[in-house]
Amino acid sequence: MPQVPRQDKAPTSADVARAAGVSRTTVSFVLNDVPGSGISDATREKVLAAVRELGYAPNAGARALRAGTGNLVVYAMPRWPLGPAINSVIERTRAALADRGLVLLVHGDRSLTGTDAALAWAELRPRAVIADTDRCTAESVDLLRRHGVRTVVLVGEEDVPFAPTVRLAQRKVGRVAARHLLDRGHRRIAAIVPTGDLAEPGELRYAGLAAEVATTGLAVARHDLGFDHDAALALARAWAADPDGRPRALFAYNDEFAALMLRALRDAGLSVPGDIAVLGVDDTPLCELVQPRLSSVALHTSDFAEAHVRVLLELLDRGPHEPWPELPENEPRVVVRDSA
Amino acid sequence: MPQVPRQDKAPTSADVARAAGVSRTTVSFVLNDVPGSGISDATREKVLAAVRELGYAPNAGARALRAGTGNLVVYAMPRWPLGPAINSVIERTRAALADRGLVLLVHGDRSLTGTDAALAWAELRPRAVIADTDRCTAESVDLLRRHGVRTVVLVGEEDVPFAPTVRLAQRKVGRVAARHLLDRGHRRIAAIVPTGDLAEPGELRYAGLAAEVATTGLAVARHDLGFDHDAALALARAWAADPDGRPRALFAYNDEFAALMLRALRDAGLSVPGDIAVLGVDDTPLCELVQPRLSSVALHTSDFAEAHVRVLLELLDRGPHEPWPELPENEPRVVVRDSA
DNA sequence: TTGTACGCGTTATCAG
DNA sequence: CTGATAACGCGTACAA
Repeated sequence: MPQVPRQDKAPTSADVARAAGVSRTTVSFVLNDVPGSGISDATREKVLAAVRELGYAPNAGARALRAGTGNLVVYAMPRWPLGPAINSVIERTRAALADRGLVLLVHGDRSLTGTDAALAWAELRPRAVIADTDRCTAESVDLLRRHGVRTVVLVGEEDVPFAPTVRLAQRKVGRVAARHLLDRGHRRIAAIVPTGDLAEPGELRYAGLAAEVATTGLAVARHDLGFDHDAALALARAWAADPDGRPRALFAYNDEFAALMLRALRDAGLSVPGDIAVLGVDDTPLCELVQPRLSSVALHTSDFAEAHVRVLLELLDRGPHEPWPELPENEPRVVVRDSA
Repeated sequence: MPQVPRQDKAPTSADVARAAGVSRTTVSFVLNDVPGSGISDATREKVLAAVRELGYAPNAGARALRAGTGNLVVYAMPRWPLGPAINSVIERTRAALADRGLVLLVHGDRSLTGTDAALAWAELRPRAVIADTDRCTAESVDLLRRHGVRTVVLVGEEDVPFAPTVRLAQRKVGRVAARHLLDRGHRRIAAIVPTGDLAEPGELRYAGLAAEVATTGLAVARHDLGFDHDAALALARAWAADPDGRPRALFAYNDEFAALMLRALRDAGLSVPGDIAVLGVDDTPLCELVQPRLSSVALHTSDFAEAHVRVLLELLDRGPHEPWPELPENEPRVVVRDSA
């Protein structure tokens, strides 16, 4: 146990000054490495020792109050699960920001939208905010700007005119999938659209697929499905019972749904890819583990995380009112294995 | 576009007062719903209108500075991935805290430990901190307390004497798995211990398994493995080539590793559970998707999240120096399917 | 209801 | 290097 006196109030820079036998000014100079101030190594060491002794941590709020802005960056949790990508995006962003002395805080509230969300983030007076486009209107962004947020980066399907957007286009995923299936000669194509949490991105991926398929004059059979083996099995059995109505290729929303369908199709006596081809999305490790191995549209989330961070850092350097450069967009590609 | 004048400084409560034609005191009374102050509905409405008009968001830092404590709760990202559990734990915690007007922020820095970590969290002067035991010493906790953090909840393997701990015991997972396999008559048991990020929890799960098995006088064959198909296949082939040395039951670190081994075993010509039983951990949807369907030790993370939140809320009401009650512990159970 | 005045912890300025 | 002073935005005690 540390031998410091028990006190119920946090130590202040004044406490540090007293303990070190110097002035508060000196403490501030040492802690902020102020260049022009001739602080001897001896006093500097005394101050740092006192800091350690007291367990002093500068009050971020007071500091931000004084400086007009702090070193917080708010990362608003995307409303729909980005899948495995999210962890690596957050971690890389955090590391990059830490290099600049900025602290990344993930703001978990997914229920807030528009100005409500912006107000919640603005309370923290962050230096930058990263959020998804569909929770931010022009008004939200303006609100943030007025609260001193210098950088706003949005992530989402659409490029919006009022803030830089890193595009993670879901429709494009559907289009790429469609192109792949069409190029392989498939003409009877079906799609799984998940219900529940994933409904929104499911809608987008489906829309992209359907749009691309439509350019050839064909249509897509749409099947809304929860993540449920029985429902999947019912669908597979219906296909097994009706060879003429059965699709020859299936775009599952992601690898998990694809694996679910793989299982159901096999249980219904259909073979993959013989009777029906199956295509997943995300290129997760799961692809290699199922039988047959699953072809999948890779989002290249690693590249995406990289781009994300690069953009953020570049934007941090620009002023809040300068125009922003062209931003990168995801480039989904199909990783071909056995199933499609 | 909002018609408010463009200004580069955030609106303050004084601005709101001016816009509403009232005093700053009144604004504060309205915004904080101060009971004793007789504010007419008319003025209240005027104030709220001005708030909306200006897009006013109270400065959390200043507020906390004045009040001595804010409404932030820091959730320090666990150092090892908790798997799918983490999202639900965070979301439930956030919702429960939001009901009390507290804001949950996930502090993503996994690299900090001990007092360094505590200092980083303390800068925000949060009301409560949730962190993992292995990053917190008695000194860290003391540090937080001295910085006005009223509640510290730890999550981890061990119960520690200096703070309430919600136990998510990994060794216990291994023990339960061992008991299951032993009860089924297995005597030649092997275990996969993952390398990389998951090495630490892997070590713990293995330790629990080995300890339980040791009580019967038997030993466990340990195999360190990355998540890599080739390595898994090599292991499976070695077992296929040596029937006498082959284990009859395999404890894989989690469902993903179990699925990986399932795949490798099949590729090596071994049957599951005929030649070798396989047991995963986490009871993920994956279990139903692989062939044969995977038996798995369920952590009951949903119950765990519930308990986690309940504990946190109860502790928030207690004073920082009161003793804490007995805390719940995870109760892993085996969900038996086809593989073991 | 209003205005005034203070202090929370920090940094900055400026004359010793 | 010190010491005094001011300001950031907010909440509140107090007297009107």
